[in-house]
Amino acid sequence: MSTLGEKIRDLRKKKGFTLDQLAELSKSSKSYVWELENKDPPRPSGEKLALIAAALDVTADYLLGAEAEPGTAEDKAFFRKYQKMDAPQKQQIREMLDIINRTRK
Amino acid sequence: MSTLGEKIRDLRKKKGFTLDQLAELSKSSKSYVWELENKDPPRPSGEKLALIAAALDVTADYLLGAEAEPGTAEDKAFFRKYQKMDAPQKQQIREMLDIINRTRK
DNA sequence: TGTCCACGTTCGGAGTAGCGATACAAAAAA
DNA sequence: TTTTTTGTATCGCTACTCCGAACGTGGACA
Repeated sequence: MSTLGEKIRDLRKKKGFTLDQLAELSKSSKSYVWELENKDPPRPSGEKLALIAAALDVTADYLLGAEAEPGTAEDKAFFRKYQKMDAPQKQQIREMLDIINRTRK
Repeated sequence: MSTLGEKIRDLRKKKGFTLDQLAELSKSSKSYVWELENKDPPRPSGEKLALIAAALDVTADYLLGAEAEPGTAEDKAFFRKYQKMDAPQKQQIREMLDIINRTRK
């Protein structure tokens, strides 16, 4: 079980973000993002946590350790993004999924 | 779209908790729980948020407004289909969604 | 070798999260 | 009625969030 700081760093590296980039995406300062990754224990506000989770495409619940698998968090984050799309784009995605399933079947 | 305070109060009432009870369940003080429900705007830490979400049987993401209310049947059906796919196909779909969002932006 | 420079690290400080104490009004229970 | 439980509201305090602005440091070019 990894800490919040480790989760943030791992996800940031995986996405190839620098501290500055993640700071900008999450409307934080570079120094603060660094503190979250390195200081013990990091205790960000719910707001910051939500922004960082969104920037890293995971749920706040995953960062908080309230969620089991990274795969599950990834799926939920995907679904969240999907839900925010407009209806026509949603349908596009749905059709693409059907196509993939058809060729795979 | 309701505020964090309204969500907490509604969920608390629905479960029949008093302020003191929710405070105890979420390891907070009664005065602070009241502030979360009534002060504008409440800015709880991620920790507190997770504890309160757990006490109220919801996700922190829901309280943060990052998780939508029970969506349409169409969306849920789509998500169920998606979850049944294998990892590589899931990633394909995720990448396609990113592409659509990127070109729309 | 040198000097950029992108990136990570560190620090001081303003503002605030969160608590315990306290007080009082409504409501409910007795 | 009186008593007890809930909700509302404020105060002072400590510890921490979060920022800006420095400072260090390795690597990429000549």
